[in-house]
Amino acid sequence: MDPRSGYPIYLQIVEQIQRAVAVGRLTPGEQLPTVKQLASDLLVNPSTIARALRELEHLGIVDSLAGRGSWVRRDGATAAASRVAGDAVASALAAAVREARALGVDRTQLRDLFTSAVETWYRDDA
Amino acid sequence: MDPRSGYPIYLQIVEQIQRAVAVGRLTPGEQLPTVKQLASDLLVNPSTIARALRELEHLGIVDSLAGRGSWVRRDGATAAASRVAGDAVASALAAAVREARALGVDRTQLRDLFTSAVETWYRDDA
DNA sequence: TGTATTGTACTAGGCACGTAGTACATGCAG
DNA sequence: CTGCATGTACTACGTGCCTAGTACAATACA
Repeated sequence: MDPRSGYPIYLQIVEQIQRAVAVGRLTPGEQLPTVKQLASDLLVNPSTIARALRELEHLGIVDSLAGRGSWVRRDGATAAASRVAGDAVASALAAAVREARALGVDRTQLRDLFTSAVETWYRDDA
Repeated sequence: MDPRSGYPIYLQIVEQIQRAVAVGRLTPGEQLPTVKQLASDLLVNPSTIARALRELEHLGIVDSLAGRGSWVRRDGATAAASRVAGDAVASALAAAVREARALGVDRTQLRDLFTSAVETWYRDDA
Protein backbone atom coordinates (compact mmCIF):
# COMPACT_ATOMS: atom_id res chain seq x y z
CA MET A 1 0.00 0.00 0.00
CA ASP A 2 2.02 2.89 -1.29
CA PRO A 3 0.21 6.24 -1.77
CA ARG A 4 3.02 7.79 -3.79
CA SER A 5 3.65 4.96 -6.21
CA GLY A 6 1.76 6.88 -8.88
CA TYR A 7 -0.53 3.88 -8.97
CA PRO A 8 -4.03 4.58 -7.59
CA ILE A 9 -4.60 3.37 -4.06
CA TYR A 10 -8.04 1.97 -4.73
CA LEU A 11 -6.64 -0.20 -7.52
CA GLN A 12 -3.91 -1.50 -5.25
CA ILE A 13 -6.65 -2.57 -2.85
CA VAL A 14 -8.67 -4.15 -5.63
CA GLU A 15 -5.65 -6.13 -6.77
CA GLN A 16 -4.78 -7.34 -3.32
CA ILE A 17 -8.26 -8.60 -2.56
CA GLN A 18 -8.71 -10.00 -6.02
CA ARG A 19 -5.47 -11.90 -5.73
CA ALA A 20 -6.31 -13.14 -2.24
CA VAL A 21 -9.52 -14.59 -3.63
CA ALA A 22 -7.85 -16.13 -6.68
CA VAL A 23 -5.19 -17.76 -4.52
CA GLY A 24 -7.65 -18.96 -1.87
CA ARG A 25 -6.44 -16.84 1.00
CA LEU A 26 -9.97 -15.41 1.04
CA THR A 27 -12.68 -18.01 0.59
CA PRO A 28 -16.18 -17.64 -0.90
CA GLY A 29 -18.68 -16.69 1.78
CA GLU A 30 -16.05 -15.10 3.97
CA GLN A 31 -16.84 -11.67 5.35
CA LEU A 32 -14.49 -8.79 4.73
CA PRO A 33 -13.54 -6.20 7.34
CA THR A 34 -15.79 -3.15 7.42
CA VAL A 35 -15.04 -0.08 5.39
CA LYS A 36 -14.03 1.82 8.52
CA GLN A 37 -11.86 -1.03 9.68
CA LEU A 38 -10.00 -1.29 6.40
CA ALA A 39 -9.69 2.47 6.22
CA SER A 40 -8.05 2.71 9.61
CA ASP A 41 -5.88 -0.35 8.98
CA LEU A 42 -4.56 0.95 5.68
CA LEU A 43 -4.55 4.62 6.72
CA VAL A 44 -6.66 5.76 3.81
CA ASN A 45 -9.97 7.54 3.50
CA PRO A 46 -13.11 5.37 3.79
CA SER A 47 -14.23 6.69 0.41
CA THR A 48 -11.19 5.11 -1.16
CA ILE A 49 -12.09 1.75 0.37
CA ALA A 50 -15.64 2.21 -0.82
CA ARG A 51 -14.46 2.79 -4.34
CA ALA A 52 -12.38 -0.37 -4.27
CA LEU A 53 -15.37 -2.31 -2.99
CA ARG A 54 -17.58 -0.92 -5.70
CA GLU A 55 -15.06 -2.04 -8.28
CA LEU A 56 -14.80 -5.51 -6.76
CA GLU A 57 -18.57 -5.81 -6.75
CA HIS A 58 -18.71 -4.77 -10.37
CA LEU A 59 -16.17 -7.48 -11.16
CA GLY A 60 -18.36 -10.11 -9.54
CA ILE A 61 -15.90 -10.92 -6.78
CA VAL A 62 -17.59 -9.28 -3.79
CA ASP A 63 -21.14 -8.60 -2.64
CA SER A 64 -21.91 -5.61 -0.45
CA LEU A 65 -25.08 -4.73 1.42
CA ALA A 66 -25.63 -1.46 3.21
CA GLY A 67 -26.04 -2.00 6.91
CA ARG A 68 -24.58 -5.52 6.75
CA GLY A 69 -21.14 -5.61 5.27
CA SER A 70 -19.22 -7.16 2.41
CA TRP A 71 -18.57 -10.78 1.53
CA VAL A 72 -16.66 -12.77 -0.99
CA ARG A 73 -19.33 -13.99 -3.38
CA ARG A 74 -20.42 -17.56 -2.72
CA ASP A 75 -20.67 -18.56 -6.37
CA GLY A 76 -18.09 -17.81 -8.97
CA ALA A 77 -15.92 -15.46 -6.95
CA THR A 78 -12.78 -17.50 -7.47
CA ALA A 79 -13.44 -17.99 -11.15
CA ALA A 80 -14.22 -14.31 -11.60
CA ALA A 81 -11.02 -13.33 -9.82
CA SER A 82 -8.96 -15.57 -12.08
CA ARG A 83 -10.72 -14.33 -15.17
CA VAL A 84 -10.17 -10.72 -14.16
CA ALA A 85 -6.49 -11.38 -13.55
CA GLY A 86 -6.16 -12.99 -16.94
CA ASP A 87 -7.94 -10.13 -18.66
CA ALA A 88 -5.84 -7.49 -16.96
CA VAL A 89 -2.59 -9.20 -17.82
CA ALA A 90 -3.73 -9.88 -21.37
CA SER A 91 -4.50 -6.24 -21.94
CA ALA A 92 -1.21 -5.09 -20.44
CA LEU A 93 0.62 -7.53 -22.70
CA ALA A 94 -1.40 -6.40 -25.68
CA ALA A 95 -0.34 -2.82 -25.02
CA ALA A 96 3.30 -3.84 -24.82
CA VAL A 97 3.12 -5.93 -27.98
CA ARG A 98 1.32 -3.22 -29.89
CA GLU A 99 3.99 -0.75 -28.87
CA ALA A 100 6.69 -3.17 -29.93
CA ARG A 101 5.11 -3.46 -33.32
CA ALA A 102 4.64 0.28 -33.63
CA LEU A 103 8.32 0.78 -32.85
CA GLY A 104 9.46 -1.76 -35.38
CA VAL A 105 10.68 -4.46 -33.01
CA ASP A 106 10.52 -7.88 -34.61
CA ARG A 107 9.13 -11.09 -33.17
CA THR A 108 12.46 -12.50 -32.13
CA GLN A 109 13.66 -9.44 -30.24
CA LEU A 110 10.26 -9.20 -28.58
CA ARG A 111 10.41 -12.79 -27.46
CA ASP A 112 13.86 -12.27 -25.97
CA LEU A 113 12.77 -9.16 -24.11
CA PHE A 114 9.79 -11.02 -22.71
CA THR A 115 11.88 -13.94 -21.53
CA SER A 116 14.27 -11.61 -19.83
CA ALA A 117 11.44 -9.73 -18.13
CA VAL A 118 10.01 -12.96 -16.79
CA GLU A 119 13.42 -14.01 -15.51
CA THR A 120 13.73 -10.70 -13.73
CA TRP A 121 10.36 -10.62 -12.03
CA TYR A 122 9.70 -14.30 -11.34
CA ARG A 123 13.07 -14.97 -9.82
CA ASP A 124 12.40 -17.22 -6.80
CA ASP A 125 8.81 -18.32 -6.31
CA ALA A 126 5.59 -18.16 -8.37
CA MET B 1 -2.11 10.45 -35.89
CA ASP B 2 -5.20 10.23 -33.74
CA PRO B 3 -5.83 13.08 -31.28
CA ARG B 4 -8.51 11.20 -29.37
CA SER B 5 -6.71 7.90 -28.90
CA GLY B 6 -5.97 8.84 -25.31
CA TYR B 7 -2.34 8.50 -26.31
CA PRO B 8 -0.43 11.83 -26.40
CA ILE B 9 0.04 13.27 -29.86
CA TYR B 10 3.64 14.29 -29.30
CA LEU B 11 4.54 10.72 -28.35
CA GLN B 12 2.87 9.39 -31.46
CA ILE B 13 5.09 11.70 -33.47
CA VAL B 14 8.17 10.65 -31.53
CA GLU B 15 7.40 7.01 -32.17
CA GLN B 16 6.83 7.49 -35.87
CA ILE B 17 10.06 9.35 -36.44
CA GLN B 18 11.98 7.08 -34.15
CA ARG B 19 10.72 4.06 -36.02
CA ALA B 20 11.41 5.63 -39.40
CA VAL B 21 15.01 6.10 -38.32
CA ALA B 22 15.37 2.62 -36.89
CA VAL B 23 13.96 1.05 -40.03
CA GLY B 24 16.02 3.25 -42.35
CA ARG B 25 13.20 5.19 -43.94
CA LEU B 26 14.91 8.27 -42.55
CA THR B 27 18.68 8.22 -42.95
CA PRO B 28 21.35 9.92 -40.81
CA GLY B 29 22.08 13.43 -42.05
CA GLU B 30 18.66 13.77 -43.61
CA GLN B 31 16.80 17.00 -42.85
CA LEU B 32 13.34 16.86 -41.36
CA PRO B 33 10.46 19.08 -42.45
CA THR B 34 10.19 22.32 -40.52
CA VAL B 35 8.08 22.62 -37.42
CA LYS B 36 5.49 24.66 -39.28
CA GLN B 37 5.41 22.20 -42.13
CA LEU B 38 4.88 19.22 -39.88
CA ALA B 39 2.30 21.13 -37.90
CA SER B 40 0.23 21.94 -40.95
CA ASP B 41 0.66 18.45 -42.39
CA LEU B 42 -0.44 16.73 -39.23
CA LEU B 43 -2.99 19.37 -38.26
CA VAL B 44 -1.56 19.92 -34.82
CA ASN B 45 -0.13 22.91 -33.00
CA PRO B 46 3.54 23.80 -33.70
CA SER B 47 4.20 23.58 -29.96
CA THR B 48 3.27 19.93 -30.05
CA ILE B 49 5.75 19.30 -32.85
CA ALA B 50 8.38 21.23 -30.93
CA ARG B 51 7.83 19.06 -27.92
CA ALA B 52 8.26 15.91 -29.98
CA LEU B 53 11.48 17.31 -31.45
CA ARG B 54 12.79 18.17 -28.03
CA GLU B 55 12.15 14.61 -26.94
CA LEU B 56 13.86 13.18 -30.01
CA GLU B 57 16.84 15.40 -29.42
CA HIS B 58 17.03 14.26 -25.83
CA LEU B 59 17.00 10.67 -27.05
CA GLY B 60 19.97 11.33 -29.30
CA ILE B 61 18.09 10.71 -32.51
CA VAL B 62 17.71 14.24 -33.84
CA ASP B 63 19.70 17.46 -33.76
CA SER B 64 17.94 20.81 -33.94
CA LEU B 65 19.39 24.29 -34.41
CA ALA B 66 17.36 27.45 -34.10
CA GLY B 67 17.25 29.29 -37.39
CA ARG B 68 18.36 26.25 -39.38
CA GLY B 69 16.19 23.24 -38.90
CA SER B 70 16.32 19.64 -37.66
CA TRP B 71 18.32 16.68 -38.88
CA VAL B 72 18.66 13.03 -38.16
CA ARG B 73 21.92 12.79 -36.26
CA ARG B 74 24.86 11.74 -38.37
CA ASP B 75 26.42 9.47 -35.78
CA GLY B 76 24.54 6.93 -33.74
CA ALA B 77 21.03 7.96 -34.68
CA THR B 78 20.07 4.52 -35.91
CA ALA B 79 21.61 2.78 -32.94
CA ALA B 80 19.97 5.21 -30.55
CA ALA B 81 16.60 4.66 -32.20
CA SER B 82 16.92 0.90 -31.85
CA ARG B 83 18.07 1.17 -28.28
CA VAL B 84 15.18 3.45 -27.41
CA ALA B 85 12.72 1.08 -28.99
CA GLY B 86 14.17 -1.80 -27.02
CA ASP B 87 14.04 0.12 -23.78
CA ALA B 88 10.47 1.23 -24.30
CA VAL B 89 9.26 -2.25 -25.08
CA ALA B 90 11.25 -3.73 -22.23
CA SER B 91 9.66 -1.37 -19.75
CA ALA B 92 6.15 -2.00 -21.09
CA LEU B 93 6.77 -5.72 -20.79
CA ALA B 94 8.17 -5.30 -17.31
CA ALA B 95 4.99 -3.51 -16.27
CA ALA B 96 2.84 -6.29 -17.66
CA VAL B 97 4.93 -9.00 -16.04
CA ARG B 98 4.95 -7.22 -12.70
CA GLU B 99 1.20 -6.91 -12.85
CA ALA B 100 0.89 -10.57 -13.71
CA ARG B 101 2.93 -11.45 -10.70
CA ALA B 102 0.99 -9.10 -8.46
CA LEU B 103 -2.25 -10.70 -9.59
CA GLY B 104 -1.03 -14.23 -8.96
CA VAL B 105 -0.71 -15.39 -12.56
CA ASP B 106 1.87 -18.13 -12.92
CA ARG B 107 4.66 -18.46 -15.49
CA THR B 108 2.79 -20.86 -17.73
CA GLN B 109 -0.38 -18.82 -17.98
CA LEU B 110 1.70 -15.73 -18.58
CA ARG B 111 3.61 -17.39 -21.39
CA ASP B 112 0.38 -18.48 -23.05
CA LEU B 113 -1.11 -15.01 -22.82
CA PHE B 114 2.02 -13.55 -24.35
CA THR B 115 2.03 -16.00 -27.23
CA SER B 116 -1.57 -15.25 -27.96
CA ALA B 117 -0.93 -11.51 -27.85
CA VAL B 118 1.90 -11.87 -30.34
CA GLU B 119 -0.28 -13.97 -32.61
CA THR B 120 -2.93 -11.28 -32.50
CA TRP B 121 -0.77 -8.27 -33.21
CA TYR B 122 1.90 -9.69 -35.53
CA ARG B 123 -0.53 -11.41 -37.84
CA ASP B 124 0.80 -10.77 -41.34
CA ASP B 125 4.11 -9.00 -41.61
CA ALA B 126 6.84 -7.92 -39.17
C1' DT C 1 -39.42 2.43 17.60
C1' DG C 2 -35.11 4.38 18.07
C1' DT C 3 -30.21 4.10 17.77
C1' DA C 4 -25.96 2.50 16.14
C1' DT C 5 -23.45 0.51 12.41
C1' DT C 6 -22.92 -0.52 7.83
C1' DG C 7 -22.32 0.62 2.87
C1' DT C 8 -23.71 4.35 -0.87
C1' DA C 9 -24.14 8.61 -3.52
C1' DC C 10 -22.77 12.93 -4.48
C1' DT C 11 -19.73 16.93 -4.42
C1' DA C 12 -15.58 19.54 -4.19
C1' DG C 13 -10.65 20.19 -4.05
C1' DG C 14 -6.25 19.30 -5.91
C1' DC C 15 -2.86 17.64 -8.90
C1' DA C 16 -0.65 16.06 -13.12
C1' DC C 17 -0.37 16.41 -17.83
C1' DG C 18 -1.18 17.49 -22.66
C1' DT C 19 -1.99 21.20 -25.68
C1' DA C 20 -2.28 25.82 -27.44
C1' DG C 21 -0.65 30.28 -27.58
C1' DT C 22 2.78 34.03 -27.55
C1' DA C 23 7.01 36.16 -27.30
C1' DC C 24 11.90 35.34 -27.93
C1' DA C 25 16.61 33.93 -29.69
C1' DT C 26 19.24 32.24 -33.51
C1' DG C 27 20.87 31.90 -38.11
C1' DC C 28 20.76 33.08 -43.08
C1' DA C 29 20.24 36.00 -47.27
C1' DG C 30 19.80 40.16 -49.57
C1' DC D 1 21.86 46.12 -41.27
C1' DT D 2 17.31 44.48 -42.22
C1' DG D 3 13.91 41.11 -43.01
C1' DC D 4 12.50 36.53 -42.88
C1' DA D 5 12.38 31.80 -41.49
C1' DT D 6 13.73 28.63 -38.19
C1' DG D 7 13.61 26.37 -33.56
C1' DT D 8 13.04 27.56 -28.26
C1' DA D 9 11.25 28.99 -23.79
C1' DC D 10 7.71 30.18 -21.06
C1' DT D 11 2.95 30.72 -19.70
C1' DA D 12 -1.88 29.74 -19.48
C1' DC D 13 -5.82 27.06 -20.24
C1' DG D 14 -8.48 22.91 -20.17
C1' DT D 15 -9.33 18.18 -18.90
C1' DG D 16 -9.31 13.94 -16.59
C1' DC D 17 -8.65 11.51 -12.52
C1' DC D 18 -7.84 10.37 -7.71
C1' DT D 19 -8.88 11.43 -3.14
C1' DA D 20 -11.27 13.38 0.72
C1' DG D 21 -15.24 14.90 2.76
C1' DT D 22 -20.17 15.01 3.91
C1' DA D 23 -24.76 13.71 3.87
C1' DC D 24 -27.75 9.84 3.01
C1' DA D 25 -30.03 5.12 2.86
C1' DA D 26 -30.35 0.51 4.50
C1' DT D 27 -30.06 -2.95 8.01
C1' DA D 28 -29.73 -5.03 12.60
C1' DC D 29 -30.75 -5.09 17.29
C1' DA D 30 -32.27 -3.68 21.84
